[in-house]
Amino acid sequence: MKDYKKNCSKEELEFLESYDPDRYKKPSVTADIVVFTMDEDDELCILLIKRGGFPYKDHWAIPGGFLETGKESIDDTARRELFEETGLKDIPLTQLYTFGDPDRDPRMHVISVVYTALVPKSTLCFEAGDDAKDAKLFKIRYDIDGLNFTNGSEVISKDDLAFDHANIIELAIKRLRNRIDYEPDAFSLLKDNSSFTIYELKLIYESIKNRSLDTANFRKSFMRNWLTSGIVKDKCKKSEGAGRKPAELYEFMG
Amino acid sequence: MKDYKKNCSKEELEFLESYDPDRYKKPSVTADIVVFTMDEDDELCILLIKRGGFPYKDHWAIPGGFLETGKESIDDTARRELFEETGLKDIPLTQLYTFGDPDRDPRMHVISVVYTALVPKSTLCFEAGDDAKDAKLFKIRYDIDGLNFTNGSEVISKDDLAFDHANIIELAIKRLRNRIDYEPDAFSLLKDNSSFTIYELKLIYESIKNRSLDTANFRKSFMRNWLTSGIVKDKCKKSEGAGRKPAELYEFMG
DNA sequence: ACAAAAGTGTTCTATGTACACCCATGT
DNA sequence: ACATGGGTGTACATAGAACACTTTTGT
Repeated sequence: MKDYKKNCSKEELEFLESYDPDRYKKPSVTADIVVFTMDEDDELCILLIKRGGFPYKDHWAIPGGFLETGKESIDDTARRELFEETGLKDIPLTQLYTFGDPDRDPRMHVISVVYTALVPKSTLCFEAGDDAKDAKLFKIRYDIDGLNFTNGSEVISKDDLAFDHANIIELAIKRLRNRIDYEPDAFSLLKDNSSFTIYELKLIYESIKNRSLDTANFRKSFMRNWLTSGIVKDKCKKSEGAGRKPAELYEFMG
Repeated sequence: MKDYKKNCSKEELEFLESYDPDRYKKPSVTADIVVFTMDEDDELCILLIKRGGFPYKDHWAIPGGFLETGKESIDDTARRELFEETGLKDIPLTQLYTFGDPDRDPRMHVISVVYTALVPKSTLCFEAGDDAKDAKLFKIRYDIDGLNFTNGSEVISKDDLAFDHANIIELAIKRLRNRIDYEPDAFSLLKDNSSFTIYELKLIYESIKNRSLDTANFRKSFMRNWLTSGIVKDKCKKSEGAGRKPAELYEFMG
């Protein structure tokens, strides 16, 4: 793809040279990221950033930022912004969906390519960015009005989020809930995926699915899906000093 | 979202008024569409358009075109372009993926939001657009070199396609193959989904999965998945004059 | 009679779900 | 002793794949 111009006719090179990239009015493009984590209470959390400037000043939003046109792919934009706003590096990102209504940003037409990241809480260290006042984790909760987010001190209704980020997050949760059944997503949320017990993994599944699961059945499907395929290995070691029967430890090989 | 400015402070209105939308260099954005059909031979086909201008002049590409910034959503771009290039209207489109490498188009950085459409062949009527010389259906085939496309007269290797369209199409086929198991996609490919036999439906599944299926098992899962849920209804009529035993006719209600 | 599709039945295995039960540990 | 998680086994319903077999049409 990079050396397309090497095999070009003179005529085509001339065309490319004289092509006006601004013949069409262009939209802005951003990459936004829905970052999921598990907190100390084993609840599914999302990372939100308080906007420091207009529009939606002081509203909470998911991290993201503008594409550096011509310099990086949107995948790279997502990686860069995630690092700039949260310090996270080398995190696998999954593309979720692209949102492109003309009025989703009051400034101008913005196309947002949205990604999902799954990270252990320990890797998070927040840094205030240039238009980010504050970054915090919020527990994902449901009540009569549907989705909302809580922090211990504050509760944020989905309607209080900036832009169309409530829709984005709802879609991300749905996708995560579906993916968890056939993709090894849950392992990325473990505190330490090189040494974990089945119970710890079950807590993640329960939090994402928002319902309790049967221990025996969970074990069986764990064995079938991950252990036999080699994605997870038995460490042949037992957990210690947890005030209960020592549990077998496993390691994620993905 | 539309009346965001009504609830704004004076300060914010001023900000929005004086905001320079061009503070960042912007990429171009297109919506491209992978159109699938079944042909007379019950083979899965894709719609390709021969490019009339540079770049990739005379190469085959999937239909698509630039977003009209500020005037339409990307979903609308996809619908509009599909209509302009193929005459198809009111076709449900499914967003597939967004491609955004900076060098996928030699002219400039282009972000392409790609959609998939499933249409019966009868609805297709080609019209030459402004940069579309020719539109044709190609059978999707596989050989030692992988994916290729054939037309009866010409055979096109995936490497002959314009831009990164080979990757796009490969992804679209994979997704279609997965979706067919749990989404009612196949019904959109029937010649007449208000009156079809189980056999006709089976041919579509076989073509997409690229392998033959067991009749008895296919019937059973058809009953379970679609008939009992009411997505498909038994017309209580039999097909006639087909040179074989008359078959029960069904109607898709989706 | 024959080809081709229409349609029924059985068997085996894998999976999902429900549930009863025992084991080991620290407090 | 007991709460908490660790771990095993049984039972039932359903889904998927393999396969054998009958029926109805036009040619």
